[in-house]
Amino acid sequence: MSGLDDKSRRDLFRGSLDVMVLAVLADGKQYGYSIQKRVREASGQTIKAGSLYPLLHRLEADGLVKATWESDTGRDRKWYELTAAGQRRLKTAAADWQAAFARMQALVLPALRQVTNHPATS
Amino acid sequence: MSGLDDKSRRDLFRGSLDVMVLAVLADGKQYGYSIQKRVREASGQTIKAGSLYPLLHRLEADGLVKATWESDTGRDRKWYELTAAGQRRLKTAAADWQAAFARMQALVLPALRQVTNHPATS
DNA sequence: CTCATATATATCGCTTGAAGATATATAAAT
DNA sequence: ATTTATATATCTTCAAGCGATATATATGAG
Repeated sequence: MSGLDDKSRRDLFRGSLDVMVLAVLADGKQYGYSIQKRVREASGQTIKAGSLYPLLHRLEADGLVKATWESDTGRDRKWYELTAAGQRRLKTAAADWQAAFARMQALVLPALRQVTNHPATS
Repeated sequence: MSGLDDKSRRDLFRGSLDVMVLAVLADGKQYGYSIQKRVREASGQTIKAGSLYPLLHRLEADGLVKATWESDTGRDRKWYELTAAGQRRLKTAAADWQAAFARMQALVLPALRQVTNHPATS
């Protein structure tokens, strides 16, 4: 019944995290917690806080996002937005991400047809 | 110029390894070294021997593959083939793998369109 | 009014595991 | 004869994810 094991699922997710976070920021400012929620809703996987904030700090250090403390309600939040470099990176990274998947898919899909058409006798 | 960073690429690959190895075995017996080559050719990524053999042993321990020592040429090789359980696993794991990607893609693609249509001014 | 839960950000350190290094051995090529 | 490719396997180091933890405000229930 179990399909993909948890470890594989997490690795797959982890390898897509940068791209997904950049993608979430593509339509405007977001703060950490909201990014976490949006990624969880979209992917079904949770970025743990212990991974999210270091990741965000890394993107900031790399100049891909810019952060500012602001409060829209009474509450202070750290808002992140894409820099021009971040937008460029999103384009190239997303394209690479797609391409990497496409190559692997070209290996997996025919094999899947194979076992589907020739089921095990026992 | 750099798209997806190496770490993400490796994580992505690692999370797809089980599925790819099962996929390679879908059209018949293969031995470790040939599996390694086929995955490399298909994906452009190399499974290191230090990862491949432990992985193969794990699949064997899980009853997904069956291994036998045989020599077709003068040389002894350990041949792996899918068990019925392995074929079933390939089906569910490949489906899950696909689905996981589709979900993430649904987040990434619209964002990509977003930045492509509204390029940075600077 | 209090307690639990959700929101919100951040860091530290344990544990896990990928893969580099290494070992061993045969076939092929130069 | 020496190097390179083939072939399998293990050990151990090193990095890093994320569980645990800390801190603080907002909200909803009882």
